Amino acid sequence: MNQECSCENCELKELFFHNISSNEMMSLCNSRIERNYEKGDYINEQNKPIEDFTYLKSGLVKLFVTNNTGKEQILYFAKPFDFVSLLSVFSHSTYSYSVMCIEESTTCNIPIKEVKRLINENGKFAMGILEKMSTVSDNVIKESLEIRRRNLRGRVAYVLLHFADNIYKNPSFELPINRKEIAEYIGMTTENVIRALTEFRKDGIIKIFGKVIEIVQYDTLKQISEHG
Amino acid sequence: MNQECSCENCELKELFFHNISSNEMMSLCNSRIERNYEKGDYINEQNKPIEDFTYLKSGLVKLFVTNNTGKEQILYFAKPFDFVSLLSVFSHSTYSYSVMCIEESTTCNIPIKEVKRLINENGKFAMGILEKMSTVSDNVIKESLEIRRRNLRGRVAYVLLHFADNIYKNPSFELPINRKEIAEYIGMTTENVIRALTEFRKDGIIKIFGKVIEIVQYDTLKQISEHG
DNA sequence: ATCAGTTTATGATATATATCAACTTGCAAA
DNA sequence: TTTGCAAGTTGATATATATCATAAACTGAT
Repeated sequence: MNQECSCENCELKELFFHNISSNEMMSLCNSRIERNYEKGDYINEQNKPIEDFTYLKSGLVKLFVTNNTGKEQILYFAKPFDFVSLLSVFSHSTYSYSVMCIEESTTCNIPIKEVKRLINENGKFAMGILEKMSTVSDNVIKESLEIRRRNLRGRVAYVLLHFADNIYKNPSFELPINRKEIAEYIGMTTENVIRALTEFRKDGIIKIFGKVIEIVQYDTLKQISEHG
Repeated sequence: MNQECSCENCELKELFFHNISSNEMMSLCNSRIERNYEKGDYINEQNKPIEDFTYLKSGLVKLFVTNNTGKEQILYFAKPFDFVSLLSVFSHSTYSYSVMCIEESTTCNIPIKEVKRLINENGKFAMGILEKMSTVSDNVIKESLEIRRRNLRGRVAYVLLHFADNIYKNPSFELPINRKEIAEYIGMTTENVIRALTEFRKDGIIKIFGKVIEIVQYDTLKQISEHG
């Protein structure tokens, strides 16, 4: 009965499930489901019941809320190794935020009950989850403060650098979102986001080919991000 | 050897330490320290090492960051039963945020090592901490989104209602912070916060006696908070 | 290839907010 | 009491951002 769990080779295993026994691993493995999503698909939807503990294996997603005026506010972009359905999972029975793919993505889903059971039984596992959750929420909060203290130009610069440095690790990249979504993320209007981008382009700081952005003068953009 | 732990009668015990044995309780009790703070005292300081797990027994505190331009941004007001040194405790070795008393306060401090040890040993305890942490970070994030989508008047109205409804549970209350701090919380200038308050006063929506605020037309203020 | 709808872009103008300056009030220390 | 400093207030003005209108560019479906 020396069964192999397909999770054994999962690169995320180390990250999430260190400190669990092979029995526990087996149990999780049996109840997990992998799901594929296209750009634009909802992974989680605000106010819907939380059923799974979801993590991102590949792709890119946005977390956002739809407020009662119908407008969307983006609070975070998550890439693999970030938790996805982590915020509010342990305090609410429904999702506080929607999660939508902005690139083709794959998730691994485990019934939240299973995860909770394991936490209750295994403190070391719980500690790993605590650390991850602390990291994610800290990042979300810190990012919102960083954005809040900047003006339009600084915010747009910040977003571009965020994608270049943290998401794609490359000064040129294809934006996975449109101008409106940038606006929803930084709390400005679409028109003004476009104007800032155009300004940067005219100043030779960036090049724009539709959704493809190339950061030409990295240091100048950094400067703008830091000091407006 | 039927020792009594003074924590036995602590009203916070139920909240934080359900599901731990009396032995574990005893151990925590022996390592805990209670501290008193005056208004203006730092409980935790940004970038200083995290040594204790701190919770607020009484009083009121503000969480804030000092950014590299020297300006302060307030991210949350915490009252008893909220965790205080919860954010970033499990992901960083130093505080990401400062915590300062805005009213005379008492904290109970437990060495963070002790808490971590207990989490590792006791999954049920860990689950309680996870739930609390999820609640707090969810609140911080949700609040920042709520503030972000409002204009000046809406933000000021929101803050007043926040103190009346959530903190003091009374339509008239003494503001524990000055106008500048309101501004740091809602991301506007002090002058404009004052102007909004004056406007509300002139419209008969609130009364102002220095730091004492009395909400006269609650529904109107609510309206302003919702729709600018 | 054409059409319709969305996204991107630009300009003119209105509105909201910040900045600067001056002044008042409150408060605590000498 | 006086003094000095921080907090609160108000007005004038500058600046930043939103709104509205229009149009070009792009995209997907027929």
